[in-house]
Parts: sequence; C-alpha cells; structure tokens
Amino acid sequence: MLSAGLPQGAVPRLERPGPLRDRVYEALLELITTRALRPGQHLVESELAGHLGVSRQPVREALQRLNTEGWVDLRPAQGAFVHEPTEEEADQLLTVRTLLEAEAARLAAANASSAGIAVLEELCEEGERAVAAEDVDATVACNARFHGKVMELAGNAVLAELAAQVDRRVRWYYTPIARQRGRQSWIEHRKLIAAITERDEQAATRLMREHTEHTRRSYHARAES
Amino acid sequence: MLSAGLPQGAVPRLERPGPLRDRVYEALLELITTRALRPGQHLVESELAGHLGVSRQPVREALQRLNTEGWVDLRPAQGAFVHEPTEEEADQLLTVRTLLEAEAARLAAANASSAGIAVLEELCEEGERAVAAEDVDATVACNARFHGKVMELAGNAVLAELAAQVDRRVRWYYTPIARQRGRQSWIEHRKLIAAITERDEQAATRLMREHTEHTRRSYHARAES
DNA sequence: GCGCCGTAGACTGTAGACGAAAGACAATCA
DNA sequence: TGATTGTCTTTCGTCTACAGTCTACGGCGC
Repeated sequence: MLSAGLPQGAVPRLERPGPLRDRVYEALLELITTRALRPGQHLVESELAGHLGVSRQPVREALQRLNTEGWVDLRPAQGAFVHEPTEEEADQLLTVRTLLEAEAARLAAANASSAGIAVLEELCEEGERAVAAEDVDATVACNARFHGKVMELAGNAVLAELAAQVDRRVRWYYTPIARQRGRQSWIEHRKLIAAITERDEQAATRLMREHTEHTRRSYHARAES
Repeated sequence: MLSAGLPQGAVPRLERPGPLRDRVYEALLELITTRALRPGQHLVESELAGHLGVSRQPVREALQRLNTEGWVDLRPAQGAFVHEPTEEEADQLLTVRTLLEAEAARLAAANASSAGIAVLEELCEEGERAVAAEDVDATVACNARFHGKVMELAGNAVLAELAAQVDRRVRWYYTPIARQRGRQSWIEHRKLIAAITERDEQAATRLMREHTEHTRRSYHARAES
C-alpha cells in the first residue's frame, strides 16, 4: 500500500497553483474589499492584466465572476465598474444576513456535535482575548471564524454558500464605519453557545437574530452621523 | 425637439442582441433545465461552440457563470460537467427556499400596495383556470410568476436575487418527479393573499412556510418511491 | 496471462490579434 | 456664440493559435 510508505504530511502535494482565473479573482476581491479599488472606479481589463502580469483572458473571467456575485457591475461594451453600495442595498443585505444566520443558528442547535460546540467555546475565548488586547483585526477575523463555524455546524452547504457571499459583502459595507462593538458582541456569542448546547432551537434563532440586528442598528446609527 | 417628430412607439429601439456570452448562457441553461444535457455529462467547449455557431470564448464565460451558480461543476484541466443533484443537496435547497420565501411573504405583508395585491389576485385566478384546464405547463409558469410577484412586493432586491437562483434550481430538481399538486397549492395561495391583505406578517410567514414545506414533503415522498 | 510503462490523442488554459462600439474633442456651420 | 457633426482614441467583444495537462490505449516485461 502506498500510503503506508508515504506519510500523509510528508508529501507536499505538489503545489499546483490552481487556475489562474481563481488567483486573479482572489486578488481583485482583495483589492476591492481593502478599498484599493474604489467604488465606481472603472476597471480596465488590459490595465489589470498588465498590473497582475497575466493576459486579459483570466482577468475577464474573474470579472465575470465578480459580476455575478455583485462586486462589480459589467456595463455592456463599456467595461467593469466597482459596485457602488447604496444605503438601501446595505439594509437589504443586512436583512438577508440576519435571516440566514438565524436559520444557521437554529440548525446548529439541532445538529451540533459536542466536539463542534467545544470549538465554538474555543473561538469565543480567543475572541475575548483579542478584545481585551484591543487587537481589532484579530477580533474581526475571529468573529468571522465564529460565524463560519456556526454555519458549518448547521450542516447545510447551500445555506453556507449563500451566507458566505452575503457576509463578505456585508463586511465590505460595514467595516469602514464600525470596527468596534467588540465586548457586547462576544457576550452575545456566549449566550448563543449556551442555547446551542441546550439544543434550544428557538432561543438560538432568537439570539442570533438579535445579535445580527444589533450590528444592523449600529450600522444605521453610524450611517446617519 | 427630436422626440416631437418621432413618436415613442414608432422607434423600435434598434434591437441589439446583447453580449454573446449572455445568450450562450441562456441557451445552455435552457438545455440543462430541459435535460437535453444530462447530469454528469461532460460538456466539451469546442463541441458546444460548434453547435451554437460561436467560438470557444463566449462558451467558456457562460460555463464560468453556470459554475458559480451551481449548474455545472468545473474540474480543473478536465472541463465542465453538468452538476449531479444529490438527495442531500435537494433537501438543503428546499430548506433554504422555504426560508427565503417565508421571509418574502412577511415583507410582502408589511409592504405590499393594494395595486400589488390586486395583481396577486389576478395571477391566482389565472392559475386556478390553468389547473381547471389541466394545462400543466401554464400552471407551473403561473406558479413561478405568483411567487415572483410576492418576492417583488417584498421589495428586497438582494433577497429576490438569491431566491430566484434557488428557485430555478429547486424547479430543476423538482420538475421531473412532481408536476402535479395543483389544486391544493392554489388554495394555499389564496390564504396567503388574505394574510398579506390584512398585513398579518406572522400569518403570511407561517402560510408560506407551510406551503413550501408541502412541496418539500411531496418531493421526499416521490424520491422514496 | 497480468500488470506497468510509454506514447498518442484530446481537451483545457492562456496568450495575442483583429474588428466594432462608445465617448471625447475639435472643427464647421447656422 | 451655440449646436452639430465628423473624426479619433480608447476599450471591449470575439476569434484564432499555441502550450500544458489529463486520459486512454497499446506494447513490453515479468
């Protein structure tokens, strides 16, 4: 048997840099979310291609994908423009996010294994440490991982896919105006874990709904100021 | 003034056949949903290109989009394969659909104008006529329009977009095994309209949830036989 | 006869080139 | 002086060509 002679970790799995279009996609998404590319900006294919050191083709394919996912608008015969978020759209996204996350919490309460719950606890502690250390980036990252884990425990791949897309866009809208709201958030996470542990679907739904609604309200509070 | 000399309706607006990739996308989606292309089938770019009378490029871009939307699986260096639905995935899709539709019903109850409600009534009558005439295609089409209208009345574009995607895929899974379930469905639609008219968000949510759950159960009943 | 290796074919991934549409600017005419 | 039109540049949309990679089949050794 081959696997006996070759320990799993020892084989570097022959690093094959996946399809170029995917890497271009990642790169562009990074540039957009970090605001290196501003909303409304005209993305010229040949420019991007030259900048990334590839031909136009992979850039085009990446732009197509970004278009279907709502990151750029593709005007026919004119090119790609970074999508401009509107107040209304942000609100709608937050509504949908609340919906998806709440359902994920319910399913997680129904299906989560004790091992999974342990992971949640762990992430929660990590997040609280990050808050205590006032490490904003770590807090945000940990928050994302926490929600991602809840989604994973829900065990619904379709739901997870949609939520991932919505979440990233929400974060794009949300990040620049409200990177705080740390401590309270993790208290709510704790309560959510308790509900999931007790298999209380209703409580889990309610808590997650309130949790995401909080961030929504704080979004609006900021937007008005 | 130009518009004075040229009556609005008289100018045919010069029908410009949109981007080729979009038409290829539509064509392929049609072929997939009608099962002309079977699940698991290997889609060879050059074949499709030749068959549709275009070059490989637009075909590639259409396949990319179909991939992100879950219609085909793109295996690196191997090509595109029509996605094979699994039982588990169908169930997950139905779950998500229930969720999205129920929320749409709630929002519709909250926001619908009386004009919008009138349209719903109209569609409902049309659907009932189609059922009475045992016109299956018309019934299915009308059902789609009814749900689409509810989604429109909800006034959440993001939600509508997600629901549209999920719905089409659900229909793909669902169509071959259960094109009936007509009469009961429209009775439920009537109840839903009543709830929306009375601005009863809770009832609208509950009715829509039960409604979509019915189709889900009938799916499973079929799947087992 | 069975299994492994090498080769050939096919298909995808990427690059480069050409034609066409849209926008900008300047020249012309009323 | 203002509007209009013609041209010019830029950029997209599409096509064709080439290189890399995977699969399948046939030959060779055991």
